[in-house]
Amino acid sequence: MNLSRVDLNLLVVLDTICTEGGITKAADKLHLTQPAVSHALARLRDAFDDPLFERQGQRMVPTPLVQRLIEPLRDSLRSIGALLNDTQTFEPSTSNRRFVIGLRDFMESTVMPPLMRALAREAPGISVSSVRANRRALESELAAGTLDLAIDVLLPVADEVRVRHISVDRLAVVARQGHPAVDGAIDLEAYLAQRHIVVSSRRLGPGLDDLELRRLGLQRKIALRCQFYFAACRTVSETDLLLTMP
DNA sequence: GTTGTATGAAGCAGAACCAG
DNA sequence: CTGGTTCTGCTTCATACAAC
Repeated sequence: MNLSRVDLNLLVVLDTICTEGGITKAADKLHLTQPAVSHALARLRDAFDDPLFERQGQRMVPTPLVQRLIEPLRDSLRSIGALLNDTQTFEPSTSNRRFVIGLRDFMESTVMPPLMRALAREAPGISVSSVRANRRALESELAAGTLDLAIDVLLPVADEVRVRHISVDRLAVVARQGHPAVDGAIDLEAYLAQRHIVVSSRRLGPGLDDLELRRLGLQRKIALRCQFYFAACRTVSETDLLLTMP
């Protein structure tokens, strides 16, 4: 195949069809019309002399050739993207960019004050939007560019996501003043005997502390699942429930 | 019937090429 | 440099076909 005869944009189309699993969804993603992507696929088929995708029900299933090529192709596209990004210099002092940062509510009050102080000093034109991060969508949001940055506990993520360890946080057990089971300190047995509040944006599933307890073969009783630490702390102050929080 | 893909026709815009 | 031609890729619109 003569590279000079191939429109490299078609490779982006190939990658998008493979990712989205269909022509119409790929067209939406690429801001093109369905026939435009279908025509692009026809050109790709001609260039590769292979059907590339075959229809199975509502999905376009990649042929063995695409399955073999797709990862090296994605690596190449990432390399080209990184190369192009390297040519665009970022100057914080003059930039007017808006950064979207995904983080949990309790981190907002910890992260934002020093961040905004630093920005006022070194990058006065930059603005920040802090949004609630959905852990399940974190990778896809970072990939799509709807999030520039996410701050969260260390999660297993794909190689495409750049991870930097920024700090270690300790967990604290919070109880109301005069709680009958807590006298300054609490041991594991007493901790497990109490009922707890878990703070999570998800409707179901264990919290990180529950996962850690499970790893030790232990389990605690959850009396309340709520969305925000502020509400959890208010509830703790008026009940005998315990809250484990950063 | 609905949804999704494939294809063709007609037309538009931009780039490349070439002759004058 | 300019204007005409050609090519490429896009669009919309229409339609056929396949799968569910």
